[in-house]
Amino acid sequence: MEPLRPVVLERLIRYYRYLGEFTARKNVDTITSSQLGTVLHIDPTQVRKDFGAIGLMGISRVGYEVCEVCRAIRLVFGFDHPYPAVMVGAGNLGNALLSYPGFARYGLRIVAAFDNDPKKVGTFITGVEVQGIRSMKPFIRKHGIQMAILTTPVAVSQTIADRLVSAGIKAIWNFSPTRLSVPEDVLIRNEHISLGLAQVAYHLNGLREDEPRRLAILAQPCDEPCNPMEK
Amino acid sequence: MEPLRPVVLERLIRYYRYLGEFTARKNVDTITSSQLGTVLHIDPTQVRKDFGAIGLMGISRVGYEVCEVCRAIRLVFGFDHPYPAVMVGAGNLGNALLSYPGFARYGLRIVAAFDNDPKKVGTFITGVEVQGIRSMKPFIRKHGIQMAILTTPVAVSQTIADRLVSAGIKAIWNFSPTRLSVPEDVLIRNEHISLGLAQVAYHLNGLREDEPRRLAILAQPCDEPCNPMEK
DNA sequence: AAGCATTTGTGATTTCTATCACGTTTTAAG
DNA sequence: CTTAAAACGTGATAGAAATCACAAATGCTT
Ligand SMILES: NC(=O)c1ccc[n+]([C@@H]2O[C@H](COP(=O)([O-])OP(=O)(O)OC[C@H]3O[C@@H](n4cnc5c(N)ncnc54)[C@H](O)[C@@H]3O)[C@@H](O)[C@H]2O)c1
Ligand SMILES: NC(=O)c1ccc[n+]([C@@H]2O[C@H](COP(=O)([O-])OP(=O)(O)OC[C@H]3O[C@@H](n4cnc5c(N)ncnc54)[C@H](O)[C@@H]3O)[C@@H](O)[C@H]2O)c1
Repeated sequence: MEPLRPVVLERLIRYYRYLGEFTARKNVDTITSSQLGTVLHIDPTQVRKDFGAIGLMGISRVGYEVCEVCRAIRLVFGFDHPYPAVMVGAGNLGNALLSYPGFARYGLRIVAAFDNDPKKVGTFITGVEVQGIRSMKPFIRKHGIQMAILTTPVAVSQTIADRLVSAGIKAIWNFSPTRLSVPEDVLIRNEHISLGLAQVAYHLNGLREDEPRRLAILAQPCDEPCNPMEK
Repeated sequence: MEPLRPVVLERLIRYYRYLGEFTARKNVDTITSSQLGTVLHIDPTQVRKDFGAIGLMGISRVGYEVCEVCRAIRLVFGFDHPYPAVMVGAGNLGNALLSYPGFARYGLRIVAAFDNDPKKVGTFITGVEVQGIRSMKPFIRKHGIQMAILTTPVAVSQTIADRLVSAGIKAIWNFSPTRLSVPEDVLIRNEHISLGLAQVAYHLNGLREDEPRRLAILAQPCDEPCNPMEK
């Protein structure tokens, strides 16, 4: 089977998430593509195509077995084959992610955290000890960890990423708002949260049809740093 | 001007973010579409089209003025016209977001936080007082707030969303992994973090071409809850 | 048992997005 | 001054993604 496109993976997760709530509420064990489509605002044809892409067969006049769908999705993503990961940067965001139990459902198991702040080293966050950054590479090597979660300041993220790669990491879930350069065989998934904020900002008070306003502002001379950097 | 498509907004933010780092490092005040394209892995033509879409004109043989580009983007998104927002749910994630200064760059100003946990009410998080959930509606009304950030457990998010809408909120930046139902004129931007995790999981140990394994697993009877819900 | 309504699965079509190709403009060098 | 190289702007083209349209299958009703 050829790899599934990201846009398909995204919809599969939406189905999966909804079916979790669905089965919790209703007492039904099948669902039709139109039902799913209606509630998720996805074309029913699309739902069927997506299900077809992961080998699911529906039943005419009935729909799909919820349980079978969920299991197929878990299988496709490998959620039932948990993978260990390390967290780098035990700051505000790192803490929040570490203490969130919801990720276990997607197979994630955070087995260690690393930080270079002496005040943080040695503390425990929901059962995970924060270790010094020096221990990172040996730990990853020793346990054959493939995945890292990166929540360090932008300034050091690339350096850390290089070290992660040299330690053998194959996938980085990156929360720092910067683009990391890594070898081709390493997957970077950027979780650039402020991007979502920007879309909201555009909706709330972005420009629409008042050209004059823009031109007026752009005409002003550009005194200084127009674009303060995110850290 | 017709509204910009989300995919364009996303690229604009990527340009904006890179230019922030770029100007911090280099001492140049212009950049070409190919330079930007190379570093961000975007086709140069695409860069020019995007810039054209927000009314930017480049200079042949020279490129675009970095400062002008940044200001145009700030203008399009309205980053220089800050908007107040309230945070609902001052838990782990809410705390992290509240204490993150980086959002100010995108015009966001979090002016209040609300929670229903008596232990949290009255505490301060980076200068913002956590208030009881009862105060939410009057506060939003009184100050004419349009935006809310939602970091409550899934179980209560819809209820809170309803209350936010009835208080006059026009945009919700939602971090709880559920789909909210709101009137058409209210914008929901979902930041479903675990979606990114799923993509990493797929890369690391998702199915590729071993059909037999899937079929074997799917053939098993479906004893019980195949899909535990995210909270 | 027959007929009808509903739902799946998929080829055809449309719509949206990204890339190509090329004319035009501008700078720099000979 | 002329010419060449580099960059922009944009119409044409290719490629992806979503939607449509309809045959085939199935369950329900009478
Ligand atoms: N907090 C948020 O809500 C939020 C939102 C969007 C993006 N981010 C991004 O996430 C990252 C972390 O944000 P945060 O709010 O948690 O910041 P933070 O300062 O609270 O945490 C950063 C942590 O990284 C550690 N660190 C710094 N240098 C290090 C090094 N060389 N090696 C190991 N650890 C090091 C620090 O000790 C600190 O604990 C930043 O890049 C930020 O831009 C955060
Ligand atoms: N922490 C993470 O890393 C993370 C990651 C992905 C998604 N999320 C989602 O973000 C949300 C919050 O996560 P969290 O880790 O901060 O959880 P949390 O339990 O730490 O915080 C939730 C907060 O909401 C408050 N709350 C509960 N019911 C409320 C109500 N009716 N009115 C007002 N406040 C109420 C609680 O008192 C608590 O402070 C959840 O939906 C979670 O699924 C969190």
